[in-house]
Amino acid sequence: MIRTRFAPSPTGYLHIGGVRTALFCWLFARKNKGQFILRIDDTDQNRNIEEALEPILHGLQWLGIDWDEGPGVDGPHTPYYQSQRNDKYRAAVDKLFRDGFAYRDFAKTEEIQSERDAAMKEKRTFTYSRRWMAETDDDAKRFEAEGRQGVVRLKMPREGKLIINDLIRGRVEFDWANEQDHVIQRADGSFIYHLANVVDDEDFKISHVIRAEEHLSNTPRQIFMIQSLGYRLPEYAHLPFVAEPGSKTKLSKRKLDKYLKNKDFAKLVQHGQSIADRIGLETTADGFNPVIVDFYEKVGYLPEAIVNYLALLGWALDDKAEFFTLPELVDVFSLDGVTKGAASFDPQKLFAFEEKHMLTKTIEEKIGLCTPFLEKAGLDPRATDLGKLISAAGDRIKVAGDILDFTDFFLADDVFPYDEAAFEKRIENEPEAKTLLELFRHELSKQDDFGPAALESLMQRFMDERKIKAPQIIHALRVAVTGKGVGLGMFETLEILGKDRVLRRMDRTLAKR
RNA sequence: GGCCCCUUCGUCUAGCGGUUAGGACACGGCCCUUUCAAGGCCGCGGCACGGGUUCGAUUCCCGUAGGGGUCACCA
Repeated sequence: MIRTRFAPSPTGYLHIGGVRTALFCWLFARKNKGQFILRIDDTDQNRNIEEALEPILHGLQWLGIDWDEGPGVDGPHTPYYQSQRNDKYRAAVDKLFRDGFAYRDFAKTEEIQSERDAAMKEKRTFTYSRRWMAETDDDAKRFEAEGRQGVVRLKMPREGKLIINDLIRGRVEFDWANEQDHVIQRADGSFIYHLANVVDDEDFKISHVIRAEEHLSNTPRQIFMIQSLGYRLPEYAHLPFVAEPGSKTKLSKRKLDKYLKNKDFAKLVQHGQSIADRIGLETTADGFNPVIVDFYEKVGYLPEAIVNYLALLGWALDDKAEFFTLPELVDVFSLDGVTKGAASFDPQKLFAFEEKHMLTKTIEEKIGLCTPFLEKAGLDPRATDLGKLISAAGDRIKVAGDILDFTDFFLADDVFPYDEAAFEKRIENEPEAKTLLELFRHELSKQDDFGPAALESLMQRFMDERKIKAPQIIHALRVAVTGKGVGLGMFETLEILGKDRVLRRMDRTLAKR
């Protein structure tokens, strides 16, 4: 049975790179009819775990990544919180200690650090001298009498090689002598992640450890523990990490300021910001950052677009296929397709996937997606025919929040601001514009059928009679009824507004100046 | 600095000894067109470098360079 796991820390946010890792773990499990487990790595945190966990669980759910065991669903290996598994870790440390694979150490942090500094200065690998290692209880007492505090360290081998056959990286070789006597239990008795990780993976019967590349150099010490404890070795697959836009440095949520200097990234944020502003969303909080998944949900991205984009960041099926839904990915996913190099986060490509996925949505689906945004913006979705509006907006709605670009139609009093540049260009500086508008207004006032087709033939007749071309009247008309130079299709716009409002708006425009 | 990893268009990638080095996003142009989108067509643009191995290297090996990760009583 293939079992993979994703092990987030309750930090309060779901990092886009973390999601990618979770997605690959999940896809691998689902593809192979295995199980996906969610474990909470909270060995170091102790406050507000539930609160800090909520956005993470929610984000995964939003994306369609479900788990067979873990918070909310529980399972046969409960608890799934590391903070509740101390008895297991204690037993493991005892065993390591008993079998001579760990020792009590009484070095002070500064002492270790100065040995480390010396090694670096001499350009050689740091190896702890074990000067404060307590080999006997007497040693321990003596150190304690000096006021020292003890930790438990791994007694790593000092010779030989370790060979890891990584599913993605292939054969990776480490010299044991370069590995360090890492702490596994702190002076206060609490346990370090690596120990907990190894114990839990064994306990949860994890068959494949799929994680980001930064853990590759942690692997030897973990394998040492696995071997020392007599556990069976899982398969390893170290994924390349998600990098900053235009760089190979690991993407970090703390470097928002830096990423904002990237034009495309800034555009992504600004677009989101404009939507956030209109729905009164607080954007100073940690979550409003494209590095964090919340961002996309808040402004109305489709989860399937995020998933599709992320799946292709460091994985490919072949030289053609790019568009995938989650079930399709489950069908074709394989670790063989994972690339080795870090993949830069590209806001433009993400947005392209969003567009493509939005294109597949029906009007009904889009109504469902857009309605919450209207409500959050304080607009009444029933104030107009939303289906017609969305249909007219067509593919201009890239994310659900974009519906707010077209909500001028909801303004009841027909008093809208004019885009002055458009007004000048299309009306003021067009000698015939006002006359034509006047004449066309007259035609419209006699028109009862305000359907797009009827309006179009009316317009056609109007143009034929006066021997004018569409641009001569349509641009002016658009500015006259919307105040803007760009917008939806003209006839759809007229239909949605309805006769009364169209005439009123034209009157207002004709009276301007 | 030690150890480890990585390196094909600007970006994501296909390639697994012989290809006009393919696709996608972006970019540029053209077409369509009532604006804006969308769509269609065309174009621009790449194997980091140096040695081998081989009849033949983007592909295999070794160096070099560059990039990155990691060296916590964080996870």
